[in-house]
Amino acid sequence: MTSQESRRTEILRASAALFARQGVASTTVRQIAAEVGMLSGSLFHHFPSKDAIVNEIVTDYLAVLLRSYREVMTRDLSARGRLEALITASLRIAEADPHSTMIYQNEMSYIRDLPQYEAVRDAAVEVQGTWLAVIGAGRDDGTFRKDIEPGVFYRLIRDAVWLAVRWYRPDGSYTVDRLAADCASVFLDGYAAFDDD
Amino acid sequence: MTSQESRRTEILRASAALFARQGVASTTVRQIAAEVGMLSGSLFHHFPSKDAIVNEIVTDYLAVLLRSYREVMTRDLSARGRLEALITASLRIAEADPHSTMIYQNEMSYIRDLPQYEAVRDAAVEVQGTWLAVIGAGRDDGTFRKDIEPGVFYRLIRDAVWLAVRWYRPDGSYTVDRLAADCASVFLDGYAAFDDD
DNA sequence: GTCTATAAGCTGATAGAC
DNA sequence: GTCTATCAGCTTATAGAC
Repeated sequence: MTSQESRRTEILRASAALFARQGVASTTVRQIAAEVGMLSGSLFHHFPSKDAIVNEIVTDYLAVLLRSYREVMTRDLSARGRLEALITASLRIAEADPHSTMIYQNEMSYIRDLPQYEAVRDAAVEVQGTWLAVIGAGRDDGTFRKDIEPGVFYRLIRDAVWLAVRWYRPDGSYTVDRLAADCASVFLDGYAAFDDD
Repeated sequence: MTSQESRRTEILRASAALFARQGVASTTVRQIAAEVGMLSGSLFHHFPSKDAIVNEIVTDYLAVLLRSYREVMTRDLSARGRLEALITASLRIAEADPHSTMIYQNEMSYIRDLPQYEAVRDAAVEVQGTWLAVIGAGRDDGTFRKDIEPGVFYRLIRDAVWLAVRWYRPDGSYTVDRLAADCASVFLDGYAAFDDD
């Protein structure tokens, strides 16, 4: 079992890297097989289809993401603290698994046509619900503005945060936690100079 | 000439819609041909290759975008006014041509491999340069914060603005200009409630 | 668990009739 | 300018030897 599991994991890892770099549709099973040192036919001993590989990458990814969001929601935090925690959690996951993050962000049209899309959709609904619950709570207690639709704010911050996976590269002098802090500060306080500057 | 031009335009429009919806790699020349009511072989009377269609869509799109950005830069505006104008111009273009916008935002890995990528890259450099010049000017004159890297702020606002094309749908009660105003307000003033609320 | 060999179908693109 | 017919190559996936 152990060697089979590790071979499966190797395939998932290599596939995710290729899918992220050149897109799922443009990646062939021959490329994946070559990357792990086998021929394409042998891949089908480990996975029933190419789509099954995509599905497992996305499903595993969303499970990790949801576990992290749920943990944030158990903490005793203010609305602002929660929003900052969601940003930090998201960016840490993007840093830890950039390939899966890119696949999930860039290949929704491919994912939507997978046979097991239902489970993905359920997870996506919970992810979105988490953000909206935090934004709604802050709006209700006066922390956040009421003149901007929560749905609009959610989409702005979601896209800015998740697409950081396209450009952010871990760097000793600019850590992911620093990026998260900057991100939270821009979205909550704004980029305009403070009055006391 | 006129009928040939309009046929070319039909093909470009149908291709852009398909490319935006299902991705370039997953769209076949047979689908494009069927959409405009011809057989796939006939397409090659109008374009030498599928990639030539992609290239023309992206090149035309960037030409329109650059013309709009250049016009903004001729206006007499403050740094904040310029940034707002860039956001408005971008969102209006995304509204007017959502398919090309989505292709440019989602298919960079495909575009990067096109033979005529040089021209695209040159335009992309000018686009980024415009945003960074406006941000830099506002930073120098004290309008914008100095404790956050301009490059970080640029990427956050770029991704939030351009990915609106994925979710924004024109609506009488929420116009693109209103979205632009909300976007500018969130990024410059922040989503935290104002003190005088 | 991997390889060989191959099926069955789709892909972008071409040549020539009309 | 479009259609017919087709090519050569590539795709995912399968069956059976080792």
